[in-house]
Amino acid sequence: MGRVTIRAVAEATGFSKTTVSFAFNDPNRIGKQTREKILAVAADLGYVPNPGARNLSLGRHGTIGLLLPQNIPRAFANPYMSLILQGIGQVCESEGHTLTLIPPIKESLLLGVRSAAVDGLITLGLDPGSETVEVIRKRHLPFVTIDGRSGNGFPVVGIRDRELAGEAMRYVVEQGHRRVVVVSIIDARDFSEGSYVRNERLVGYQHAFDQAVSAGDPSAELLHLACDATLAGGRAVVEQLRELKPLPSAVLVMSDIVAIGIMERLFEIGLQVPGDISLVGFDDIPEAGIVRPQLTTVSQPGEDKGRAAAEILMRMLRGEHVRPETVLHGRLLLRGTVSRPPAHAR
Amino acid sequence: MGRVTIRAVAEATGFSKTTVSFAFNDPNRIGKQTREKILAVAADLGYVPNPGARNLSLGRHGTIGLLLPQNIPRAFANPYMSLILQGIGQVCESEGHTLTLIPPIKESLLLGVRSAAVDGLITLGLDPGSETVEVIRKRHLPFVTIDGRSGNGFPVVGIRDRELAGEAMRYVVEQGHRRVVVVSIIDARDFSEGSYVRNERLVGYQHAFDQAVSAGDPSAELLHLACDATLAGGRAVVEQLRELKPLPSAVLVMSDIVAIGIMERLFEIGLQVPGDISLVGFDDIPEAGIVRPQLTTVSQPGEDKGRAAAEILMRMLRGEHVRPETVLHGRLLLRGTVSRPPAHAR
DNA sequence: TTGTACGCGTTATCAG
DNA sequence: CTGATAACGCGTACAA
Repeated sequence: MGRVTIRAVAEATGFSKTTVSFAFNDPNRIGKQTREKILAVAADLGYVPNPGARNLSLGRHGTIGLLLPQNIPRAFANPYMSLILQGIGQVCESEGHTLTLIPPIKESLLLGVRSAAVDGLITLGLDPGSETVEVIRKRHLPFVTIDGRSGNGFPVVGIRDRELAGEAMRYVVEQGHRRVVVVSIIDARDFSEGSYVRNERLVGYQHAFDQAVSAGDPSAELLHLACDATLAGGRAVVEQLRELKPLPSAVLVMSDIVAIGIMERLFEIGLQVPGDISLVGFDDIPEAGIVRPQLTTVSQPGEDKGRAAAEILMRMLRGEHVRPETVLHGRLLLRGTVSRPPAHAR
Repeated sequence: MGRVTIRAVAEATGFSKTTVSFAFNDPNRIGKQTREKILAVAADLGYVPNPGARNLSLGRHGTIGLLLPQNIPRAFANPYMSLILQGIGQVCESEGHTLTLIPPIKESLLLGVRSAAVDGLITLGLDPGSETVEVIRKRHLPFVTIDGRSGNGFPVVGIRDRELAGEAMRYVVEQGHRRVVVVSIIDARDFSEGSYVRNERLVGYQHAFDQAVSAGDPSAELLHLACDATLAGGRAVVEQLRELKPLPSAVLVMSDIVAIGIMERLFEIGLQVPGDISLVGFDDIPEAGIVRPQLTTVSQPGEDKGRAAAEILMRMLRGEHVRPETVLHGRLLLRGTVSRPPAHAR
């Protein structure tokens, strides 16, 4: 037995498709007798409207898309993504929408954007000039960018990455650290577009370091490493860290999950945090509060970001006007992974 | 300027809609000249096929649905859900599918299932007899259940919850614990269907306790508490725990994230783990390995569960035969949160 | 090699 | 006031 279509119900009742549709969607437009008969027969046959056809007809899908810069396993290996998801989910809940995760297909965002049946998109760090944005435009899809550069006329949601990175760096230098490593996160290969936030933070770190360290201090050095935004990535980067001679006394990381991986691995090889190496993360994921010592980090509101983006998107779907830029509040959260450098490093 | 439809391209080129469609989807069926002209004009107009219409016509959506028993924020407050998601995501990646998260709408799963434009569903702990399953059937949607009871003819993926819970309990009793608390997790209000796994584990705990404790031991007692499957839920349940006199010496928890919340809070009120209270979790999320002491837990393969479910679903979509039941491997993972009971509790 | 017609559900518009 | 016709968007079996 195949699917029961509206046509089958129409034939079984003797009414037209229109009338059957009205029985469900605009009950007052038909007679009571008619409606009841149709509903009874429909229930009897087990009629469920084909959602695809329904969506096509209505011109809406009841779902919004989250365009991921990486595949799902990699993206969600970072708990910070889960926070953003939770924020978006709050709005989905209240608006009765589902959420479609759109990973790159064959390493390309384009296919997903072309073929996703969604009412709008939330993107992560999408560059205004990319071809992907071009397609989104052609499809007349409203979209919001989280952590991306503004300037394409579509709204962005973010924090002051540059300033916050600078704040973290100033704090570390003030504690006496002069040999500092920044660990940034590797963007997906196909996603050169995703580097805006990383660049902002790098500039912030570098600038603050240059400002805070006395000019010409020969011992001062700012180094740069990168790894995947995962626990394993953090653990792996320690192998590069320990190669550095002399060992840096402070490490600033662009992602908490990486910082935690680093801390784990440092413990394993017998180094203390913050005794031997001070550590500053970025994000303030829940995990940063459950490790010991608790992670000093740049706290940014992941859930709020997601919620703000989703709310803006919903407003766009209703045709309301939205602010082009939403800057949320972040702050340096002092906890237990930064101390003065060890004696030999001063 | 409105959307560019296939019709617009047909009119602009002078060919029919069919021919335009062939230019994209079956290039060899039309002349080279024709194709090139059509492609040029289409590119010029900025034609992007309407995905909704395309999906309707093809009878497939290129997305699978994950039916969540709770709203997105609550579901993903537990990192274990993220593991399942990552497993599913691996398959989405390789099959070029997107993933639609379907939370309950107005506390009801039914609406989501009726209106989701998906090729198939993965459900979490859905009861075979529920009305939701009825609708899934009517829609002829293939689906797979993770952590649910088998018996509706649709495949299930799970572990031996009962046996594993029993194993954890036996271990704890063997360590000398006689006053034990089980902390289970509260199902979503509207999702009475979700309790299968919880019941299985409860039976396993209880049975093993009864077997392992000498009959008639008056000091032996197994108590039962419940909370949300979140860090906050774990922290909150400690307030109930500390009311118990005498204090239990061991707590078995159905979720790692809850166990970690409990451990956090116990530390705050000055109790040691495992010195004062031994703790066993369930799941083996990454966080269980980063807390100190590391959490003793029942390890179950969340990623594998997600991947297995998604692979089975893909096979169903291809019309291939699938095994009705997939039982994955779990094991008791001994780490640092269980010791012998403190002297006063022996 | 190209075009006609159909299927899905909704709704503007028209007929009774 | 009640109910029906036709169009929307796309892909494709079938006809020409």
